[in-house]
Amino acid sequence: MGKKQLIMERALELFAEQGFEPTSVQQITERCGISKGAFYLSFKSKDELIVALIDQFMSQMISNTDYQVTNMQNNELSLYNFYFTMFQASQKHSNFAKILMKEQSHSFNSELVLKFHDYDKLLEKTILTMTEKLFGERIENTKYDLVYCIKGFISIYSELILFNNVPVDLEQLAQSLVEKTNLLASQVTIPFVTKEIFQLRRLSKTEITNDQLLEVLEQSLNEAEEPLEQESLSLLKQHLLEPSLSPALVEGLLKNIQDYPNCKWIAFLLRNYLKLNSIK
Amino acid sequence: MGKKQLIMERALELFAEQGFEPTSVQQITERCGISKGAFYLSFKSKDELIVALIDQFMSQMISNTDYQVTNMQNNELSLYNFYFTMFQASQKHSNFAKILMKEQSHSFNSELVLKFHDYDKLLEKTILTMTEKLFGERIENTKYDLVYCIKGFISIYSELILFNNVPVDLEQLAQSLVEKTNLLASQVTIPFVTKEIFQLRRLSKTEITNDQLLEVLEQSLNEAEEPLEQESLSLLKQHLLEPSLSPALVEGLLKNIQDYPNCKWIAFLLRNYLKLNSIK
DNA sequence: TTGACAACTGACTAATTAGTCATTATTATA
DNA sequence: TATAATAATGACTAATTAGTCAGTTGTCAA
Repeated sequence: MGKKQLIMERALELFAEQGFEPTSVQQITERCGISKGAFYLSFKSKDELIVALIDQFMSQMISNTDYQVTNMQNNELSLYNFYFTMFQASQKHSNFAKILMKEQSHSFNSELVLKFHDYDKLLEKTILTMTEKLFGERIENTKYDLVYCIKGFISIYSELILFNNVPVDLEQLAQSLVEKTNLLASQVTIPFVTKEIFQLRRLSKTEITNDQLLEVLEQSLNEAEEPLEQESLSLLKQHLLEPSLSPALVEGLLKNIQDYPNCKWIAFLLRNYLKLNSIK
Repeated sequence: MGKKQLIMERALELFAEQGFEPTSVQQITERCGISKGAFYLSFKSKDELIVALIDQFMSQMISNTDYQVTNMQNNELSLYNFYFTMFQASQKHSNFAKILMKEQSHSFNSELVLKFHDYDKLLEKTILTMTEKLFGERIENTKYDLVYCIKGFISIYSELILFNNVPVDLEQLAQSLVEKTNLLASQVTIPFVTKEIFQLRRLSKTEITNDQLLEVLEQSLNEAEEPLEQESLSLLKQHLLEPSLSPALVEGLLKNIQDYPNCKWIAFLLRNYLKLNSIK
């Protein structure tokens, strides 16, 4: 295991126990059994480590969820699967999930807050898309409330699971939330969250630029090992520099890369970016 | 205004902006326009200030809510009033509410965590009492889930109100949540949060004692029917009173009982307890 | 065996923190 | 006004922090 990976894993444990601020670089290096200097060979600063951790987990989580929702068949299992994988992920990555719950609205580091907020918005958008797919126009007036209720369910039950050593039957949990969600979707009549409120939240939208996209793509390209992966990324890069491929070809290339762990994020970003720009 | 009050007000602002840890006593005294020494005339330590703030607001909030619930007439307005006053309070004391959301699961100060947890338990109990009053035995199986859903609603809509400068119609919000709550109360059939999970929550943070464990064991023993079940429980009881069995024997006994429905709980508790104590 | 290079170390700096205390200012009382 | 009591100050300590860097160790090719 590389030093960088070792540091990230041990730091994650400490952050989950204590939070970012109260965890010192000293503590991290002690738990790793390395010196302080060695830490700064892997990361420029403590903040860079934190950002790296957040990016690693959030991008994975968001892109997984989004892919799941995008390819969702509208059937009885869809919602169940959504909840199940959601809680399964937060159980699997419980250390990170704990940090999320603890630090998500902290403002001692404004770059961090923006990051959390951006990821939260992405998740919110994914949930909105899901509710639209599942329940369609029937819930036009109440869909934003439904999104918030789903977020509330996830938040409060995650807390229950993460912070209390309770033996958990995730299938039962998912089932019970599906029932609740369906009830609310089909019978709620009084809305509170309007489209305006919902959109106001996302005003500070930091739209991703072509250059930023290229940067992420370049990084994935460097990490790529398989020929198919490399070739697809390379073609997508050319398309990004000068659009030339038809939508179907692009979609095919995205499908090629999206199952490689280190390509999930760029696949998600590209899909969003290209969809957005084709609408313009 | 007394010094103590001044300090508490200004500190509250800073804590809401930055959190407890990153706010220094220096900053607080500067914003108050007093010296550092003066601070320590009013409070023995920074922690004492934090505890004072928490106690002041939480006790007020909890006792208000509890009074409201205790004197609740079971009518259509009860639930509405509950939600309305809840959000009204969090809007009025928005600084403190923000701190609550930010710090509630922080563990850098264990006294604080216990405090938050204690107050949270009190609120949970109040909400449980309310649901029992409002919906009675109809929701016996699902009432703990209802409590969690209500907590989820409060949490996620509070966040929306507090952290996004959104103009809010509290009456509309309360109405919409009343509708949702009534729907869930009357039609949900699949429970997730069992009585056991609900009660475990109250044990986990503060370590379970030998006596509490014996109590639960005794209860399972009374309900036991099979000889194997009875004998195993009985042996485990003796081991609990005076440790004498080797780990392998204990594990075997636990395996004996863990599949009887009414022993699952005590098996889980015992395993946790014994593992914890053997590590020491 | 030697030399070159990268990986690593931990004592160090400079900044910040909570909390202290000798000193000074203010106020109340006689 | 004089004295005592109280309130307030801010320079100070001791501890902790993130981050640095001169020096040590390990590795591998010639």
